[in-house]
Amino acid sequence: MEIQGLPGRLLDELGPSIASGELPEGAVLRTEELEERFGVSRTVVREAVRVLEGMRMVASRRRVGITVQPKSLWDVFDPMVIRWRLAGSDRSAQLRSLGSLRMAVEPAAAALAATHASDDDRRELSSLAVDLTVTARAADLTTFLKHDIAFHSLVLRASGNEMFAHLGDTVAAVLTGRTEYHLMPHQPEPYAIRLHREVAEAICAEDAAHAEQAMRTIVTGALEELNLQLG
Amino acid sequence: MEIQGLPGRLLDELGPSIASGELPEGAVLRTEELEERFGVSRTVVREAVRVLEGMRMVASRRRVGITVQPKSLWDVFDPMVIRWRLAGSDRSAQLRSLGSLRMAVEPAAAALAATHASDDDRRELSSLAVDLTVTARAADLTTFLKHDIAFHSLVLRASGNEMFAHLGDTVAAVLTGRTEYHLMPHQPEPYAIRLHREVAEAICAEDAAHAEQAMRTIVTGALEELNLQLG
DNA sequence: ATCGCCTCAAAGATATGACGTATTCAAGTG
DNA sequence: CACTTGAATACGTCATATCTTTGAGGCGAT
Repeated sequence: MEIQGLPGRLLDELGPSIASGELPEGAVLRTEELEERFGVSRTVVREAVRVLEGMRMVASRRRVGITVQPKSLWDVFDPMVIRWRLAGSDRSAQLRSLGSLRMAVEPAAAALAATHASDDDRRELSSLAVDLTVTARAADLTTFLKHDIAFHSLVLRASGNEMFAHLGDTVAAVLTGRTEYHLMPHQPEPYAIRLHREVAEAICAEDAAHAEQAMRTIVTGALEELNLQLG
Repeated sequence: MEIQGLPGRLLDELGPSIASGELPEGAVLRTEELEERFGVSRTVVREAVRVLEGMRMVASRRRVGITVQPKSLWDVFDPMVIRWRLAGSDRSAQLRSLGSLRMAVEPAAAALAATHASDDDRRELSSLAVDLTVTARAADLTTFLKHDIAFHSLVLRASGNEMFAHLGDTVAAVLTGRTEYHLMPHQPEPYAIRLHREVAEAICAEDAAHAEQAMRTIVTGALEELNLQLG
């Protein structure tokens, strides 16, 4: 998934440093400095910097160096950027943004899934809804998380829209982060579980409006819960 | 905006080739071959390839070469990828995906803008609505496009959500593509113009529900028009 | 004949030194 | 004071050498 080799390791250092604000906007790095600091060659530094440049997190200019770009320019949809921000200091801002995005996208995806899902998708969705119910009752948060991710990813994928489908990983990151940082109730709410079942049933019944509505209730609830926890 | 220098030129060749399917999934390139083909050094090839790897369009493995990855892995939200696909052979698939995305995001953004927009935003929005009305009547498609882009970008930005704000460029690409490839009526429909004014007024009046509804009508119409034109 | 191990070579990964080039800053000039 | 000019600087590109990983074919044992 990640970028491999030494440039990858450099990225794993630089990316989080920038995302967390440790290297603020306007900070300047020099190639040579990075070579020494990480004990690697120019080749490696340049390749890592190019990738960061591709994400618009830095810009490299002659006679100046490598400068950190304002956050407003970053490719905020890049999975790496999202992961770095979730791990760092503006985790809550990132979670809020993602919450709004989910509110926009997931209901639409559910509606599309109701008309576009394959038979296999529908079967798996029903099965996942059952799994969710069981693991929620057992208060097994880890397994619950796994099934929750699978459920939401599947709905996004079943929508038949490639862009929605790609948000599966992003939603997975949100759900994982929410669980890791204890931003959700310790026991999944029975009401939320019922809504998941409703989404699955509506999609199986090709009832787009109902699927959309139930999904909207789920993500609205999640966003409210988040705002509650974050103040 | 783009990546500069020789690696940038390489990207402008390779990216579109891959996006258009000229280099299909599984196709293999070798570093040396690219060096010769483009008359550049290893350094340049490697940096360009790294960027493509960051977009997950290719993967580089020892003893094998640089292989084109399946489309399902690409970072479909990357602005470069979107531009390449819009310019190439699966323009219509890309426009459809983006259409659904707009349907999900823009109404939500309009609703948020109604409560989050600054006074400056509201003023500019009203002004843009007037501009749209005027240029639509004059059937000046180029200027109309410019204002249309400004309008939608502003709503997305005024939502206060950074992720929505970033979709401004994407929407701009859609609108531009739609005009360039004659996928819209030659004279903007008066009804659509009225809806834009309604969005502006609702946002100014902090009427989230109305703003959302009017925006939904706009993008629904755009998507229907698109499906009509593309069959 | 099949399986497993070993060796070799192919291709990327990294390191390094040299040179090119744009850009900034400041000294010098009118 | 404005403008020109030149030198210093840090990235950009090239060429070359060496290292590392890994796929494929060969070889032997079962």
